Amino acid sequence: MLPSDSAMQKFLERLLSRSALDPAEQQAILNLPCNVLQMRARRDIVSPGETVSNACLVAKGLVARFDQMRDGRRQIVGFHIAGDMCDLHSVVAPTAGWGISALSGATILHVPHSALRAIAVEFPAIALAFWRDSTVDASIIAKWVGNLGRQDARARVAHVLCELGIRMERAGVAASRTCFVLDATQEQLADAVGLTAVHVNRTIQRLRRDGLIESRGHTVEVKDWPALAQTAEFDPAYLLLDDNARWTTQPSAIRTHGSGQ
Amino acid sequence: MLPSDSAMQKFLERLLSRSALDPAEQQAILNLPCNVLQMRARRDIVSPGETVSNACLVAKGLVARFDQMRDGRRQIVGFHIAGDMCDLHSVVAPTAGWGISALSGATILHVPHSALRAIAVEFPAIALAFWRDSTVDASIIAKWVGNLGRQDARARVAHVLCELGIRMERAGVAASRTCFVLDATQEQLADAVGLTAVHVNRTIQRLRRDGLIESRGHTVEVKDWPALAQTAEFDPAYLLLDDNARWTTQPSAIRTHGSGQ
DNA sequence: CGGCACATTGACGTGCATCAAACCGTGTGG
DNA sequence: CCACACGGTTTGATGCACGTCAATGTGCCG
Repeated sequence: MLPSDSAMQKFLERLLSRSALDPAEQQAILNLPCNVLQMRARRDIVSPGETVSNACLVAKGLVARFDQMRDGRRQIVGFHIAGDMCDLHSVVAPTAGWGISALSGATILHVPHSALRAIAVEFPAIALAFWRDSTVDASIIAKWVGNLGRQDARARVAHVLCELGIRMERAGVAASRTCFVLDATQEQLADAVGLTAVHVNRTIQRLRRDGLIESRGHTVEVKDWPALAQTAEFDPAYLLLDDNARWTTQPSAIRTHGSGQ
Repeated sequence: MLPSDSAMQKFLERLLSRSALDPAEQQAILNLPCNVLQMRARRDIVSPGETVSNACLVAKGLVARFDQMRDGRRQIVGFHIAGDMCDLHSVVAPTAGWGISALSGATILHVPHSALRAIAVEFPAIALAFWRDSTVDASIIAKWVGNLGRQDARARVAHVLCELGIRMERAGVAASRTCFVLDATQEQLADAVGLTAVHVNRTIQRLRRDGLIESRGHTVEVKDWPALAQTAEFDPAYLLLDDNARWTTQPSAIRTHGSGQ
């Protein structure tokens, strides 16, 4: 199996974890054309403001979407791991202000917008699956707004660790949420949580001293998940990974509770 | 014309400003069923964590999506004005962690998910238009992350003012970006920019003293737009309102530049 | 062994939070 | 027509979380 096939398979699994697709639809995903791209650490994959005609599927490594200020300072807006199509939304919005950067060495698959759009038009279920997948990313970003706006340094760092633990476990990138490789420098982490590298350092040390985590090199080990989740006010609902909420194109039969109507 | 018709018309116009739809598709939007709902100021339209089966179209008033912390403190994640379907994404993600609240008195149309999903499945162009519309909201939220993480109080407040000015002008809610009604208290504004009401107050006073804005009651008048945009580092690109970027379902003929392939 | 990127530590400054009081406009009831 | 209450704005005093700057430590790689 080619590495590109395996990555597309992971992307399909990510979609299937939230949307039901029939065999033909699944095959359409797997048949997507792509170019493999090797990125060194700290290289920008997409520059801020660029108009792109491909989406980027992460096959390996840690990738971040970021916003850049006039003075060059960066704010990371989201992390992406293997199996994430990190700018799937670029299919419907190819010119945006953000950039995408490889934090670690990374393997990227470029998938043409035209191909993605073609299968979205041909298969309504795929269009909804893409929309839903984009919505998950948006939900994560929304949670980050709350994290940045209303939480202190300790909670912010804890929250990012919880999120990445869960997501890596889910994607099969890490064995468990309590032990994973976080291939980012403290400066990059600082760019994600809206702090300085110095303060992130002190915050991590405090989490270590309090027995919540340990870390050697880039490996993070969560020693006390409940406590970490507690200080982060972490509730995984926003990641939309509840298997019971998996959807077909006509979900009215599945869940009909709620307030309205 | 019923008020509900006029609101649906505004929603259609918002979609059309970014996506081309043929007459049948436009009619499908206008035929969407809905219930009118009057909300008093400070009432929650959707509670955090609720599962909904209707999307909320804002017909009048100012509405906010928010995240809530354990201690009850809130972080507003986005503002919505007339013509915005403020939780269109709920069609593909009906259970989410956030809530929606009316900041001012507001008129809301409840549109059943089932109806929205039905026309998205029937008309691929509508599915893409919905996805694109959601992406605009996501892009705004992403910009807020940068705003909260890397800008000081002055820039944050200025940025929100610029954004709302442009959006209200665009939606026909305000005559111009430099003069609009912002029906929110300073405390609500504080919840949006991640500050306290006291500090927002002092920040606004500074913007006034520096001659960037004036405000009487809830009316904001921008006296020096370039200066305000400058301090906010405001670049409207993220709002995706460039008319040249308006899209059909098969846009390959329209723009094919960019980096990839 | 030297160089380099990153982690760590310390001293000091500041932007914003916090708390508390006064002020102001508006609606309400006597 | 005044007394009052109430939500919102404004002001001041004080404290702390985090930023800034600068030095030192540490592991990795050539």
